[in-house]
Amino acid sequence: MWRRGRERRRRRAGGACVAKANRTGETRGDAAILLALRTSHTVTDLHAHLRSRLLDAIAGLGVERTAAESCVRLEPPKNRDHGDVALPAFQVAKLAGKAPPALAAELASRVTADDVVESATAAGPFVNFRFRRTALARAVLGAIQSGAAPYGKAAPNGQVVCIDFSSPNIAKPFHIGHMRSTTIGNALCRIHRHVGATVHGINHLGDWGMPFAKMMTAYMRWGNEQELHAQPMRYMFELYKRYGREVKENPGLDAEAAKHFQALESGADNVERRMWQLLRDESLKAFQGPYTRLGVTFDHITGESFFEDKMAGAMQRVTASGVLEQSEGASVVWLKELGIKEPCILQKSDGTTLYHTRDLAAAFYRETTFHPTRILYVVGAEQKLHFDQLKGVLTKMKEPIAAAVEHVPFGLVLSKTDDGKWEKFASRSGNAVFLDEILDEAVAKVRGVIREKNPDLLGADQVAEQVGVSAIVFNDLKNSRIKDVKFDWDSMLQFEGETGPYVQYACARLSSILRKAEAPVPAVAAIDLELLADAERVLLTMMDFGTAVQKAAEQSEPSHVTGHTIALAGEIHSYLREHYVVGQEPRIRDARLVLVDAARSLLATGLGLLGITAPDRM
RNA sequence: GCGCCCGUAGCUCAGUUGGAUAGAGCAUCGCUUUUCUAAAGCGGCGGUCCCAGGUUCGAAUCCUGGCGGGCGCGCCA
Repeated sequence: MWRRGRERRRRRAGGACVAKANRTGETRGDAAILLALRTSHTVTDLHAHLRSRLLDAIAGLGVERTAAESCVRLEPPKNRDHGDVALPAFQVAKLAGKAPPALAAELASRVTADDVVESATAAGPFVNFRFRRTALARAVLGAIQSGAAPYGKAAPNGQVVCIDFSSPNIAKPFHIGHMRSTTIGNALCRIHRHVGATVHGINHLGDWGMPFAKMMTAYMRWGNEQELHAQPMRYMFELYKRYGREVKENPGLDAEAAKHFQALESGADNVERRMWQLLRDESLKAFQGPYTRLGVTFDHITGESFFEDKMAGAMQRVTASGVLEQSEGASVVWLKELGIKEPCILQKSDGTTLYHTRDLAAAFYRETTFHPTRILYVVGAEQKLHFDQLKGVLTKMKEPIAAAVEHVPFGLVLSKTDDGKWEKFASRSGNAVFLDEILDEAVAKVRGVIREKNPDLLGADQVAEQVGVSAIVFNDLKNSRIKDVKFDWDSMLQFEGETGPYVQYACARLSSILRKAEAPVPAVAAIDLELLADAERVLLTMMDFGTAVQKAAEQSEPSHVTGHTIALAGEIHSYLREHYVVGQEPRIRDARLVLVDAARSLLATGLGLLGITAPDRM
């Protein structure tokens, strides 16, 4: 990482490759849905109910029910005016041996209105359905108000998910480049917990290996403890940069570092060991700052050093499996039969271990300790080969845990050059932008906006912190993670449109209404649901929440959740424009209070899944 | 050279395992504040979905071949 002036830090970076739905997650089985439906008195899952009705109708046409199951895919119509959900009838028509439009018409007539379904209309080869507005409101608002899944946390789903994220290199500044793994991993932890998984959030700290040895070497040559304690992060960054400069003049430094690493790996209680402890402690303390601000917590902080004494066992296991070979003095595993040309090196010719070895040991450890169904590695896309190799070695060893290993790649953070092109961030002249500085800048800007728009706000500094940090985090989670993040101060500090502050603002407005209503939020059962017929767009958007979260969990893609919060905030903003709450006659006010409260609650839940808090005022 | 990824409006991006007229935000041009926060809402403008073939009743989506950009490729992580 120090060579060629390029910064390569452990487990971060990115590239541009996609892991597009390359894994299948757990989806609720139809049987489970139908069971839930039968055992409850009020219909809370409108889609499941409709699906069941449709399958009955199709069976009535003489089509094999099991065959029909996979063909009944309800989807939102392109144009909302068509209906709430639609069934493209092409596949069912093929099964029934009829022309799609004819079949659509037949299905539309067979799915008669009931408590839930208001109408079924054929439109060419599509059947458009409309739910009764009261059923829609009752199902959605009732579930949100009672905290039922998917709006609230789901019952245990049997999955155990290890999420390896953040994993910064000790002895280096926590800068913008470390943010992506941290925010994405944090969101995935929260999302998986929400859908019922047992989650182990793991910080696989880079506290071992050559990069660390280089820092140690720099510190032993030029460091002093006072300065280290005074400003650990910055001071270590200075040492890091100095090593980078001096190694160009004196290439022998690398050999010195290698020697120190061997001494450290020997396990003896020596000066290297004490140095390691000191630098590790200081770094961890320093990392806590950004972690606290970002709302990040870990269940386990087991860095590479944690696996130091598990390396020999891992190597034995590989050897015993018979896949290990010698090549140019090193111990490697060839993976050509798995389509990977590059061998995976597990032990260098000097006997020391590598990144792969430690990840292998970690996989074994996690297997026996946690029994995970999935192990997610939230690491930049540029390390795809590494994880392909890791999974490859486990596969070749016929280890069942191989199936659980999933790389969750993400794109680079890019900065704009003077001539307007985008390039890899912070690679020039060792100039890193510290994450804290970015957060501070955003918070300061927010503070200014508050001064201007809401000068009397109490606790403005705390709110500014919440809103400023959300702008940065939200921006990071807004798009598909594989996309590069264009780091641009102007757009980063923009709080209008699809941003964190926009969603928070919707929450604040809703909270404000609840405060000023001078009436408590009634129970769903106590209001006249007919009065919410004008809120159908809001309600239909709310109903999409479960799908969004489920997809986010399955595809390791927090942006599905981010997108839903934007959509819901937009709908509620529009609704509020024309529908007042305060000052309305009690029956209308009460009905709208339930809606407003549910919207606020669901927005806060969505933001919470992203690690973002929602202030009541801003 | 080989492998992987990306390419949709001026910019940044959505587009659900192939489905109806390809959607948002920013920018730009208008409009909206005598009631709950204008960090908002409503409307206008803006498209060769990189190109060419193929599969299909139907392709931005799947396949093949190009073009452009990014990332990676034995003892770093």
